[in-house]
Amino acid sequence: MLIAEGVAGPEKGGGAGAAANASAAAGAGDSAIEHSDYRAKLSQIRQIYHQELEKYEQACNEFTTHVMNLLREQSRTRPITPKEIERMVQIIHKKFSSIQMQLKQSTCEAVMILRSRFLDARRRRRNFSKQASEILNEYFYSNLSNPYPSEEEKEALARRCGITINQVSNWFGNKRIRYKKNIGKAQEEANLYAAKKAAGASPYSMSGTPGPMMSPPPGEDSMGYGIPGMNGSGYSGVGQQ
DNA sequence: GTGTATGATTAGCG
DNA sequence: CGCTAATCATACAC
Repeated sequence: MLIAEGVAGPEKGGGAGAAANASAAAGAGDSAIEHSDYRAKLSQIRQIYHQELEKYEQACNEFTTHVMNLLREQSRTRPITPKEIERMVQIIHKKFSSIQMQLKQSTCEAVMILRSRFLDARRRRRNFSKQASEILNEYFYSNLSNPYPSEEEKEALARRCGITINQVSNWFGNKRIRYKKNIGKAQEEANLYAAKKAAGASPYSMSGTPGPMMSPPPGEDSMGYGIPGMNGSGYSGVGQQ
């Protein structure tokens, strides 16, 4: 209930955030999020939060006793009712709890920023593996006339590349745009892949193996291979759906 | 540090 | 809903 109550409100992602924070506050290992880096940072935040909290509590207690002592001393010169003392203590506690509230809030903010940073995949962009790029490019340039893989094909590509279907879609979206934007340059690539395809079928077939035997790119490029700007390319599944 | 490549997100279109 | 185009934010190369 520490952070959670502060977090529960302004979470844009839904309940997941509150849950993550709750589990973080409780110190339980959360299973939903698998980024160890994320967890490390989260626990760091939690640790700092608890440290600060403790510090404040300690300071509060110290301050309270200090004030009490002062009042006690004053009570020799003038009468001080217990009620007055209690009131003082209340005020102090109130002040400190409001400070703690602020701490809570800033911690919550930090957690949310952390979350958004890690949730926003843009910030964790990793290039696909060489093989994945090869596979995708091979498909793209083999189907230049219709570079729109069906769902089934996307799934197959995703499986082969070890990425998600969404990533495949993103990749093709980006590729199509960027190919169109710069056909001249992309033609080199097209040539290259056309040559590759012509040379050795598809040498990309392993799925999980970290192939150290990746054959190096062919030193000799194909002689003037006609650009398949519009080849009919017989290979396309053209899925049903 | 700067520039380019690239994966992901977003607005807008049909 | 999937696509395009623009844009963001990072990875990578120099």
